[in-house]
Amino acid sequence: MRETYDFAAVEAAAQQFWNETRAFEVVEDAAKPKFFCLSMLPYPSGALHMGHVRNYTIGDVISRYQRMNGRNVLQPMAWDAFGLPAENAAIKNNTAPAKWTYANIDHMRAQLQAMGYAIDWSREFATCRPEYYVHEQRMFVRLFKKGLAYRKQSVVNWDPVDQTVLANEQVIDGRGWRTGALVEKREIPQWFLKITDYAQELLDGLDKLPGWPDSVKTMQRNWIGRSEGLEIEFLVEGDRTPLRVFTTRPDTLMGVTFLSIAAEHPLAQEAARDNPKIQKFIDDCRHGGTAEADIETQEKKGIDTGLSAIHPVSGERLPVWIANFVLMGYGTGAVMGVPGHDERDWEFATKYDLLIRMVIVSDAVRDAIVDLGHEAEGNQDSMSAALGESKPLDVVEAPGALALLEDFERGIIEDRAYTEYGWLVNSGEYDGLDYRGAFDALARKFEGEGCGARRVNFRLRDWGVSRQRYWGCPIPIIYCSTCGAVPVPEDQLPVLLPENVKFMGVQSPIKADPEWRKTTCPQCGGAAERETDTFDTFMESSWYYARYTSPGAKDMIDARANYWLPVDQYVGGIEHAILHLLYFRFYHKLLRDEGMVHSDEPVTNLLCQGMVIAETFYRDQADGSRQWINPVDVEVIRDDKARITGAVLKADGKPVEIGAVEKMSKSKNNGVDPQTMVGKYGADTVRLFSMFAAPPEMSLDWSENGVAGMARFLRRLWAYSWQFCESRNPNRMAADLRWTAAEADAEAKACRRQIHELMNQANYDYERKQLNTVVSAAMKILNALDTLGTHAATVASVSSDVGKPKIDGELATQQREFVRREGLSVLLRLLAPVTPHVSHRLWNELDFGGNILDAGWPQADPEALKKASVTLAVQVNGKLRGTIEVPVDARRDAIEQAALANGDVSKYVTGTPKKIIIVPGKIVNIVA
RNA sequence: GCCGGUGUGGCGGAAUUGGUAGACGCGCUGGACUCAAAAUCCAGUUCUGGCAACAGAGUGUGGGUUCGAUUCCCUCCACCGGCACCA
Repeated sequence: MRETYDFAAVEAAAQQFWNETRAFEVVEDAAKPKFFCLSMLPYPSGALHMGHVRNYTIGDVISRYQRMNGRNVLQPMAWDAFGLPAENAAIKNNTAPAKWTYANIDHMRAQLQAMGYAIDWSREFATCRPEYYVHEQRMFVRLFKKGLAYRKQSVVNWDPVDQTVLANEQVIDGRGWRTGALVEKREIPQWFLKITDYAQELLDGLDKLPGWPDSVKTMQRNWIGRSEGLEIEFLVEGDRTPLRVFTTRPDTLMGVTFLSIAAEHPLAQEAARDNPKIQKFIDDCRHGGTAEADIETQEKKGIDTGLSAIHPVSGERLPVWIANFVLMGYGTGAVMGVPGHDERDWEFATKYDLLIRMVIVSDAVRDAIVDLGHEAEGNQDSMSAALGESKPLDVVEAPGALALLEDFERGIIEDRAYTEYGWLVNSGEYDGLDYRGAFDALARKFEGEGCGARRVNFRLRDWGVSRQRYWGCPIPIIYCSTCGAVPVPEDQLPVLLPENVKFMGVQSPIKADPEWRKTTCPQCGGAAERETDTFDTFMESSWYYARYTSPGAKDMIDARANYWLPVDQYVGGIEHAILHLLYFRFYHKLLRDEGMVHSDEPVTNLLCQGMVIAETFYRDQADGSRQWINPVDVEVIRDDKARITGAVLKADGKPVEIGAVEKMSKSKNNGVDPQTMVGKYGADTVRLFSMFAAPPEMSLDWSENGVAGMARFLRRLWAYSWQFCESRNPNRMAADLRWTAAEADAEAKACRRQIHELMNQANYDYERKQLNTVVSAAMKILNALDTLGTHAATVASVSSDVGKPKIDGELATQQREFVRREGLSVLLRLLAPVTPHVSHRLWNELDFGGNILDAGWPQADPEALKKASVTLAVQVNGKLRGTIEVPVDARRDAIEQAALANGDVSKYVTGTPKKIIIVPGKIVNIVA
């Protein structure tokens, strides 16, 4: 009995079947190869958005594909439940963060389940539960005892009105987002994890991750930022503590004309003591946020301290400046200024009229100097005189060399710093050395004198894990006036975060509550106070993957972890390329060093999906503000060539302005609610569109017309399958068909080959995770099946079969039915990972037997792919002029002859061709 | 500012990795069906010139390598992601 496609019923029934059979609950099975497919866990923000749908559909497609290929697949889900938005909601709505969070989780879980993801829900957890974070606290205590966790002063954004620390996100144009007050930098003590101890290993490990995108590996490499250089000591006049600076360019040392120090540097503080101007400058440096982008883009400013440092080679007195771009927290808080050979120093020196000295020149300039001024070595004036008016040819021809030489002659650098490597000049005994030579010579000198050393420096900084917020995991430390910072003993863990709290203003309830912090010192038993800061939420998301493997484990994880780990496939947004993924890798190494896991890296294959974007529409309001209108409420107007000419609001039919295509967001009101779409089209259609509209790594442009197109395809698939069900003849199901050349029906054979070729393409694309072309292959298969037995099929059939006899009667009918049946079984299995519900139903309806989840993956039949002839494109001088049909085994001369004999080709070839290039199976290019 | 990425018809994208640019889908145009509309089906659809056959141009810009470049190299432009307390 034929049915219409009722997606809601189909999806409910399939989901019920999976639930009842516990289809996705897995246990360790040594007999089967495992596959751990992990998607980044969601923050329970309130409702599922399209970004989630995309992320989890990609993960689900990969999971289901791997399962159909015989793997024991674990696909889990959890909630990254601590975080700032819960506190904001609490302040806004007067609800406790816990209550808000749990309600969101319940709602979003139901939304995820409606998508039909093959998730093992028995392993679900929320990171805000004590049974989860107790392990995190325990781990922190262990790291503390190992010396991998420590406390130091560190800079935060301070809102002077709210008297609170702000996240970078909460600083807008240097002001607090709620108060509008100018934000200040403030130093407070905070906890850090020594990720820098693992910097080299984190860097080296990237080379062992072939399954990670190069872009992510490059970003991580640059973030870790390993550099080799020299740490050099500059004495400061007046018997003060010497300044230590690190430089990767010791070859430019003789070009140092000043030193810069951070505003918080002790020397700066000293200089300000009786100088109000310097004090004011230092105070001004406190304004603005701590974000690197802000610091790097702000105007470079400085002030002279009046102090002098001594150049370690020349003994020259160098002015010491305070500069707003030097940061106390990173490195030594002091840098050497080489304006001749550093872009930023050049700008600074030009602005403040500091000396610019040229000490490095290019190859061409050096050659000129050596040739013409050898005897005048080291003497600027006589060398310039020796060069005179005549410029050597090398210099004139080499790009930029002439300007450089002229600068050299004048002894100034006019337009910009010369930052390339080159040869030393004006450097006394180091003249004529190159970078390496100068590096080694200076390193030996300073190491000998004890005022400098070779050093490897990392840009990577230790991980600050303290947050001055309530809704996070409490840091398990007790402060005792006699014993200092003492970790909470193991048997007193977890330190519980109270969930039933009231927000008074913006203050953390556990900081506001005088009772919560009161405790006794575990060491001396005296009165003591708890740490009221909580952990960075990256702490929870750094080990959640491991917890999935060991539900209910007494410790963080147990032996089961080593069956499942490392993760075989990780799927998540590219915005996590650096921070999350670096902490994640670091934490895995911490787990390894605790003996909990045996692998070095947590993830073998990484896929970073792009954003979901959509058109924006708006109306300018009378008060100058912009009213953003959701795309769902807008109708786009096009001309008869399909170009967009405008848009109107469906409600009033009046025009709206068209904005940019942007990431779906609340602020632009261009978010499309997945639940609405699922209600209207079904989960399979939404999943299908998410996979089809763009390759996983690229941004996905949401289009409801596109979604409607996917619904159309599924309806066609449904109708075709039912039609086949009705028309098939059970007596024709024998598989021992004769497919010999003489007896094969040309159309059936061509169609079968097309299907097997498409199957090959789809399998290739599944392996490389280009899922949009998997869907397109499936559509092509349905198109091919649809035209089998119609006039169009003869046209579409591949040329090599055209001349073959067309057989009639029972055998041809049998063959066509065989191709249809086989084609459908291939098509349903190719689609099963993407549209699991409809595939499940049709698989059963067509009696293919068993459960499609375990039906095995289709492989192309080499017999079906065999061809007698191929079509070659023929070019003349690289321009396509015609095509020829040749037997697959045609010899070179036969191909040449056929190409030249072709009428479309020959009219462009006059005389004997100079050269004929033949690429087998593809192209012939005649160079005339 | 620094690091990473992207750029192809009206739109999303494809091109099995140097070999017939525009597959597949959307949109649009025309037709069939219908009293009509929707749905469905059929045909067409890169641009320019031409009734057509056909010719020329064409993958962000400018250059280079090659018999041949969307693909490799250099330059520039635009947009997106990250920048350590959003997650």
